Amino acid sequence: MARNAEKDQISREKRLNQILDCALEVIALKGIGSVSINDIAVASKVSVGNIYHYFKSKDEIFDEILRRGQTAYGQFVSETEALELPALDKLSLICSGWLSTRNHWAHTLLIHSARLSETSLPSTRSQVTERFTRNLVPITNIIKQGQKEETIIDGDPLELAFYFVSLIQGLTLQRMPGAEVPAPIRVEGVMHLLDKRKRMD
Amino acid sequence: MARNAEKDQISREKRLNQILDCALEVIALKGIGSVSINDIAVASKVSVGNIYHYFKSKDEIFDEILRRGQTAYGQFVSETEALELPALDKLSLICSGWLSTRNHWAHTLLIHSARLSETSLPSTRSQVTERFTRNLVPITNIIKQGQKEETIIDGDPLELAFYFVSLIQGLTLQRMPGAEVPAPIRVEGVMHLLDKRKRMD
Amino acid sequence: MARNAEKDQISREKRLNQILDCALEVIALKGIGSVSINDIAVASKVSVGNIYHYFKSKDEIFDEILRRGQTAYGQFVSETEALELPALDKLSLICSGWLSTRNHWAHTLLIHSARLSETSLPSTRSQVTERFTRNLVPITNIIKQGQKEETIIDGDPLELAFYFVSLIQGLTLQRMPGAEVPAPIRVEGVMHLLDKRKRMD
Amino acid sequence: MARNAEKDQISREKRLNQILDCALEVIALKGIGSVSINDIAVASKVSVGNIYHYFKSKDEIFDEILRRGQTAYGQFVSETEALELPALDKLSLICSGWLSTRNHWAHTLLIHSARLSETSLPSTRSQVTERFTRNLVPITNIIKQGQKEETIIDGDPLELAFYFVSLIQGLTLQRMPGAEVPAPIRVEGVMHLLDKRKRMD
DNA sequence: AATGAATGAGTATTCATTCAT
DNA sequence: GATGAATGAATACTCATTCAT
Repeated sequence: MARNAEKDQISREKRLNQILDCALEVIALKGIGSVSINDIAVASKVSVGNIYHYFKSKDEIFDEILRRGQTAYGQFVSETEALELPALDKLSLICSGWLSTRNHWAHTLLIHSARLSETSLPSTRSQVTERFTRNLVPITNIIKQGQKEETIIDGDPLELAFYFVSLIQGLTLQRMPGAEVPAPIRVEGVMHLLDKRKRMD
Repeated sequence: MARNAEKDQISREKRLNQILDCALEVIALKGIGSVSINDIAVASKVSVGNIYHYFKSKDEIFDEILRRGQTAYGQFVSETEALELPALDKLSLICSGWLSTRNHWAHTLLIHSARLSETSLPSTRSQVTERFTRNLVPITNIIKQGQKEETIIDGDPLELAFYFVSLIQGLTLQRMPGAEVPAPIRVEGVMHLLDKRKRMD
Repeated sequence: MARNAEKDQISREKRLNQILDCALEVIALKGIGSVSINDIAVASKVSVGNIYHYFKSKDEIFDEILRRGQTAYGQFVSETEALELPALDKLSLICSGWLSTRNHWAHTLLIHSARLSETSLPSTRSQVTERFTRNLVPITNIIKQGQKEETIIDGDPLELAFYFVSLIQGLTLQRMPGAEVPAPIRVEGVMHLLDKRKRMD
Repeated sequence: MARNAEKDQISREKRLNQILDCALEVIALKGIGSVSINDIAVASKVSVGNIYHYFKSKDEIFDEILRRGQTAYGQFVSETEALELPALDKLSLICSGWLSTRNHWAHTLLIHSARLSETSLPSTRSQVTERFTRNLVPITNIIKQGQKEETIIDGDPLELAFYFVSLIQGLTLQRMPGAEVPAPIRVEGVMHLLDKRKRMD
């Protein structure tokens, strides 16, 4: 063994991140449908062949980006739920966090593409949907809290959570570069839709 | 001259519709990314070569589907605006019309794909966005009406219209076949978010 | 219909033969392992893309060559069995027919490759073996006839037929270009092995 | 100097054998066409890079396997020739030795592949054929002996030897896994073809 | 010597578009 | 207009070989 196993592991991890980060960047730039392995190779400065050292296929790259994205988002949402804050503030944090983060629409696209494409394995699709559903739970809980605090409008909390997330995703898709719809997207505006108190003015 | 120009024109129009309708059908079935000209040819029972008598390119087909879809939707929204009804009822009509119509998510996908893909001409993209923006106007007007009637929550009407449409589109994307998120989508639920009176219960 | 369906069918058949014949030629020249679709395209003067108009995959081409080869051989063997001749003469005909026909070793290679390669579908493999086995029957019958005529040595006729064919195939493989083993291959020599009368000299 | 050159040499020899043995194993398992350097590396537990310390190229590995196989077979045949036995018994030994040894069909395949493939150097091909021809000599001698003993049928001894080996190789190829032709392969059956006495029954 | 990451040329296959009939 | 054969560029993936450590 002339090599250092630990160092190898670290450099492997680095390369993985390098490829995934650059791939996401390229997807964000060119759209998922027209990203080729070559694009990813060029962007990440890793040779085409070497990419296949780290990933079995292009789809595996997409899957992994998705998995990481959804997992990170899930963690963020869970942590936010656990904060000692009014429900509306928690949702505001989530909303602004999502809308302000660059590349979130690339993730959103990936989610929808993965669910859609005939080619992606059924296992991929069901995993994406499962993670999506799981990530709905903390938001549902926050909405329950808000309803107790009488700051969030009535209704099935799961349904409201679903609408909340769908709205944010819908807005995210509108933010695609080159699609400048001349209408504002503001966190307070979105929160307003759920805010019970505002209605009594 | 056994042929007459008018008849030719009619038959041409029929063929166009035949191709476009079937193309949309196939997109709805297979997803936009994996629809080939051959798929469209088979589905519409028009030979591959003949399709190019009616359309310059595959992209032109997509553009035309989009144009027709957005135009039809714009007309529907305008007509709904003109009805003698409370604002909330108008929005309900629009919402249920959209959510109940099969293939609307194929349209939604097309809109987002068109805006996105590098390959699609800038002209296509700007036209799509322009039509989208124009179709926002009647909804904005309905919301203004609702605010006067004190049935719709306060806020910039254009912004609210934008949220309304984005939410509906976001929900539409969730309805993709094979993406069964276990949460309900109900017209009244959506309307609830805009309903001012509900807040005072 | 501006086209002539019958003519289309004929030209299709021509192209199929053209591709298959040239493919066999190239296999005979370069060996099955190193024949690319491009080689076949160049040899048959059909564009790469167009080859896929006629065949689903490279393997399908190989399968079809094999099928035709084995079928033709089977017919030849059956017809030979039906002749009004002494058994030894029939076997001589078969032996010389096989050994004198150019490209037979390419077929032999294909048979063995098909049986072997991991990639070829199990169905392919079993079909090849099944046709091989079926083609053994007429030879077995001829050997039975010869044993009745007391011109062919004793023993299980099927086993002898199997040896006869294996020997011919083995010799065929030795005839590969560039493998000039300095030993003769003669029909009478092969027949000698089965000839009962010769032993009593 | 803790290391000693002799020990190194032994270890080098061991590694060589390790690689060659495992490579043959893999060829026998996967077929020659689909064996990659990586397969060999995994099977022999030697890293890809390290294999290139021992062999200049993949082809050199194949060449060496062949050389060793043919040399070992040549030795076996020579030793058998030298035994004090009737000719028929000697041939029986050779026949059963070949047919009973696992992996012999992998060798046979290698022989034919080497002779065949355009890629293999002409030098390789001529060496293979030369060794093949040389190995024919002892068998030719045994046949001469048998003809003197009046137990083997008449005919050019070299020609008969060639047929004998070709038959055995042909039968070997039929024994490929997954090619179960429902016909027996028996040493006595094969010997029967050469046995002069049997004919007089 | 030993490792496995890196490279890049090569391969089968797809598909929008054109063309001859 | 209508057909489907023909084209060739593009793409994902493989693999023998080299290189840095």
